[in-house]
Amino acid sequence: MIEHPRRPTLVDVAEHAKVSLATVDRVFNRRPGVSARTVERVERALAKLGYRPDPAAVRLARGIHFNFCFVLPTGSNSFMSELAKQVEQSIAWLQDQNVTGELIRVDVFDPQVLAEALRGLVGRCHGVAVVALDHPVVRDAVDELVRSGIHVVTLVSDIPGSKRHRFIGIDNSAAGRTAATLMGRFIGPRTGKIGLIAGSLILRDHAERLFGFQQVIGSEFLALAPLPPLQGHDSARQCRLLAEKLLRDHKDLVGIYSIGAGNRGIADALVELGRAHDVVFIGHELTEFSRRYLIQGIMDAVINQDPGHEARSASRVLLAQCSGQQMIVDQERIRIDIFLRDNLP
Amino acid sequence: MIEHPRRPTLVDVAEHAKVSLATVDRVFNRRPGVSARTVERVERALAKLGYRPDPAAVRLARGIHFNFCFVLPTGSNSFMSELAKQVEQSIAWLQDQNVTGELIRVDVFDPQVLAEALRGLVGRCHGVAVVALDHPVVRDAVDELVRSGIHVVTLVSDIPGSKRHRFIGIDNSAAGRTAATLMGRFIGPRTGKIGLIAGSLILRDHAERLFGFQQVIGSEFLALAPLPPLQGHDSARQCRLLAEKLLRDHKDLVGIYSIGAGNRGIADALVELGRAHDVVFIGHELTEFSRRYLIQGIMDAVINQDPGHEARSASRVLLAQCSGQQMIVDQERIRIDIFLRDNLP
DNA sequence: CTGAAAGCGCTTACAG
DNA sequence: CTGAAAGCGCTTACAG
Repeated sequence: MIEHPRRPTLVDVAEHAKVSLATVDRVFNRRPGVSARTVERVERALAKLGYRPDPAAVRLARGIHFNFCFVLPTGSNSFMSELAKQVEQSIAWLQDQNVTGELIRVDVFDPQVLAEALRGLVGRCHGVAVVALDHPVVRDAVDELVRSGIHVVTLVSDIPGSKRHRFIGIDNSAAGRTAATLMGRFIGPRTGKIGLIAGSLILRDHAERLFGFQQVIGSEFLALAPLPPLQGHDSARQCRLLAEKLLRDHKDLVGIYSIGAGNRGIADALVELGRAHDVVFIGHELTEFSRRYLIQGIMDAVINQDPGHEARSASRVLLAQCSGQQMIVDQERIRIDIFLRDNLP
Repeated sequence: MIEHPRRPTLVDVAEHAKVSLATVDRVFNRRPGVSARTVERVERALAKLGYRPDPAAVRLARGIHFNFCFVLPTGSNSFMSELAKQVEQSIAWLQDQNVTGELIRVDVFDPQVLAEALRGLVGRCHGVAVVALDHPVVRDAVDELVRSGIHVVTLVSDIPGSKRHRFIGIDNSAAGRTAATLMGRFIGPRTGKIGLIAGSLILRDHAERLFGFQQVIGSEFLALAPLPPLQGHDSARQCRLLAEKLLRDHKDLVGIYSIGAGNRGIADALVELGRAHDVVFIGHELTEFSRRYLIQGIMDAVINQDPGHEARSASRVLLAQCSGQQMIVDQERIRIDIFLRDNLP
């Protein structure tokens, strides 16, 4: 095997600059107490040799250890369960980087409870990833965490006005627009009504999807008339009742956009009333159910955010933040996935 | 900050088992020369304390260093340029993991040249990622690399019959099926012909996309008639001429599927002949051009594989292979992305 | 302002 | 078969 040139170490730089290891370390890490002359000499050597520190050695020597908390909603729609599972896997990976991780589940629909839980984290960890609720009380709690020196990222659902360092999730109005374009083009030249079933319009992500959807339908598919949005509270049972009513009340219903969870109820209603194949049904999040509906042709498209990617991204971003490294921006951008029957993973 | 329990080190295990560090190391790493009694005692301690090695310390102590080669085609369609750029970035990341990386560009369309280049790598590196050409001569070269102990992954374009350890890329027949479903549904109830322009059907990925596309059109969109596939050699100029001829010869052309590169030529032809908005145009790879065509409504959908993801994945997979670690399977699955105007990154 | 030395968690010759 | 010691590349008190 051909020998490749060894990368320069601090020792190499020290020899080159004719100073001690400690001094090179001081200069490289911008610690005080070095004469201007020495600083200059060392910096020249650093540049000349193209020194780059070995991150593993740095971590080891510094004895760095962090603790991260992942705050997820209680309750168990398929998406959140999958996210929790992926967070657990990320925590295992983090252990190898010498960071402990903890998964906490909180009733995220109750702002007070969520805020209280967040406040309880002060002094208990270095980084927090939270599936947030955009409410003043929660925003305050997030800001308090940040002020106390904790690195905070919002996960899946953002609080744009807060001091959180980063949002890890998708642009939900773009996701809504994407759903609308697919809906409009799949329906084609037909005319008719579109049913809209959200979980709760108090949730920022649902509201944004709705907004994006209506924007595109309203400007580009004028033959389609969206009905007023219904709220099924991410419950399959409630969604089923709503979908049944939609189908019965509107004989000219040509599409259903499911903005939140509860796709199962909608699929059941479509099948039961024999409308599975003439109503275009688009929803969010790839789960074992939506996957099956795509294959069966009950759903026509699924807009997805990858929970594995989101969990890993949260971990990487917090780690980069806490250890002052920079992240690979491209890698941390969460895609708005479109899945058809044909490109399922 | 609350103290979190320190993870156990080898020293902890040694104390617990009342043996030396070296012995614990021998047992943990299954090195020979330890009595059965001692092995058992140490293993109990290992298990009791739940010992997991610190990968950074291991790497440092072992003085591990690898060299990887990335073999990409010469020539410069936008996708390959972007892939090259992303590979360069991966190489920078690899440096921090103490691996040197080298980007080599070879005329990948010439099997002999590519095979020769690959053979030249024996003894010069520990891992190879290659944009492959499915040809017996190349397969042989890949197999020879593998036999010589080098870890090989194919990138973007696979050689299924070879001994390569892994393929990092998309399922191209699924990508073709995805294009077909979008084409069929976007065209809707209209009837007509579909133009097919590939780069070269000698390329496995192009052939597979074509196959998948025809499969779906032939079974589900019987009102659409795909024309015989044309070969534009990934050249914008040639593709433009082919597209112009298609549009002139077939007044009932309702769609164009661009299987390879050269979208620019097709877009120009569509615009020039005033057919940009009634012909459904679907192609591959998100570039500065295809992105613009989506926004302008000239292209209707772009099927994409993320070159950044592919470059990083190749690096991670090779590193895991070479250092005997296991990879995160989910993370290394390359998605078949669908981009519309609305979900562009 | 500068340097010698110990230490982070693991591995590797070398002795015994 | 087992252990003491040096070393990987860096950081951190501690002396001077």
